[in-house]
Amino acid sequence: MYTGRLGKELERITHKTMADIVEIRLREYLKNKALKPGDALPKETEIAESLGVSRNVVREALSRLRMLGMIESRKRRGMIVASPDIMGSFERVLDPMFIDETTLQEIFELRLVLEIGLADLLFLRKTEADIEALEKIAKKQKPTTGQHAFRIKNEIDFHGKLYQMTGNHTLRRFQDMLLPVFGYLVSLEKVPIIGKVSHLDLVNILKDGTKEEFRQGMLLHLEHHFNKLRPHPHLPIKK
Amino acid sequence: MYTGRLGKELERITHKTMADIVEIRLREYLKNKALKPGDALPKETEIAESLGVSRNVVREALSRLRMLGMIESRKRRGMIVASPDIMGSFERVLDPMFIDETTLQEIFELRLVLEIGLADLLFLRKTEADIEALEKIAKKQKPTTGQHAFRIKNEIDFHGKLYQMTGNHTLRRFQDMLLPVFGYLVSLEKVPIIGKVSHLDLVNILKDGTKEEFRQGMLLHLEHHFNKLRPHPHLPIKK
DNA sequence: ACATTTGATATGTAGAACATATCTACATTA
DNA sequence: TAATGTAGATATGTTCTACATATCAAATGT
Repeated sequence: MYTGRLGKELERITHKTMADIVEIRLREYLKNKALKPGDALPKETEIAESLGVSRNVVREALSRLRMLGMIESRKRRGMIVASPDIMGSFERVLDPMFIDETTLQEIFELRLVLEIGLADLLFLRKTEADIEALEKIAKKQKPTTGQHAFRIKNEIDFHGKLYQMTGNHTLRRFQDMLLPVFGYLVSLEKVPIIGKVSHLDLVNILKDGTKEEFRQGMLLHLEHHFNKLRPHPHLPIKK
Repeated sequence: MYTGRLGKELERITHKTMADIVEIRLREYLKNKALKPGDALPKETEIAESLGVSRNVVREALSRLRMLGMIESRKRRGMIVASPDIMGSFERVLDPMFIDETTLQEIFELRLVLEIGLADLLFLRKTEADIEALEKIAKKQKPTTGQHAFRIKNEIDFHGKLYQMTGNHTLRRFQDMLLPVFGYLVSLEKVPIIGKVSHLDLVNILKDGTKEEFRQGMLLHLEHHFNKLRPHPHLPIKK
């Protein structure tokens, strides 16, 4: 049966380069030996010799791992295992915005999901000081302010503060990373849409409301975004 | 004021290597020229010459970008910009489990946040067929089954199916990536803890309940995990 | 005991050479 | 004429050698 798309049945034959293979082998090595941060690695020349490739190829592979922060190397001292910065590696590919449209949309949805799920952590870790700071940000925004750039910035400040208030640094950075995507999609809106629940409303709920109320409030705040979600978003794309 | 952590204030002095610099320059190049997937890049020798470094260094930098899927290169044809696989690059660093304890905990929280926020997408995109499949998975699990490994697998299957049902492929892969972390932390539990709301209960809510009910149900299902969250989790760690 | 010098060593960088795949163009054949 | 086969040209893939540079360790000098 011919489905009309050759792409899947006869997938592109990708020639694995030596550097690719060495990279994989090195990962296996780290894993199998259960090396922990601080442990030493063999010398470049030794690796090259035992794998039977040139030192150059080994260096290409090492360069990759080094970029991700999985290893560090100093002259004379050799190389050691390091603990990679999870989010750092993510930022590396999200920064340039050549992500395809479908993925952009999916990331946007991911952010909405996070925003709603935030409530529990928020109520667990909120402090007086944080709420006060949040209120300050919320009050800066006047509904009549027409300046688009300012609106965007304020929006980012407010929601960013929320993430920060969760006390989860990884989460905070994750959001930070997703911002450009969010900003990009929002910038497509010609007319700024204001939700039924304002930032100040959310602050008040945070003050003396419940988790459930907050979630409901956030849902209404983001209502116009949710309304735009399509039931079956990712059907085959026609060119 | 001394905050107790030296790490941030006096950051490690890192000697930027040539490959690092070239990598940065190449990223800038891609960004400034606003190159899109499919566009051609200069030849390795040209890059090397215009940057005034050896081809070797250029190749190390290119090797990194190639790993992330930002560029592709074929013999004779040269190099072209590609669209990187967002999640793919993430998996690369999450695979080996040398993530520090704090980050692990934060990722775990991130997963809980997602799990709660999932409801909206789920109710938007659920289908009869999916619910049926989900029910099948839920029924496989008998409360009396003591085999730990099976319990874990079933747990993964169920929650994985939920993510898949959102129709958001990126989200699905993200969860897939987080699984090892989740599995690791759950494996630390000596006695399997069963929530007040079972998988089957969740399926039933999905059938004829509301989003809010589902969220509440999921919250109860994961209750023991939420209960373990600490109010101020990320204070300076004592060694 | 302390400062200085002097190798030894592992990574960082450079340059040249060759291997390999593939595009282009041309020639061959049915 | 169209499909197939052959022959260069070219950009990436790989190897090798040599040297630069930082840094550890031991020897030396005061």
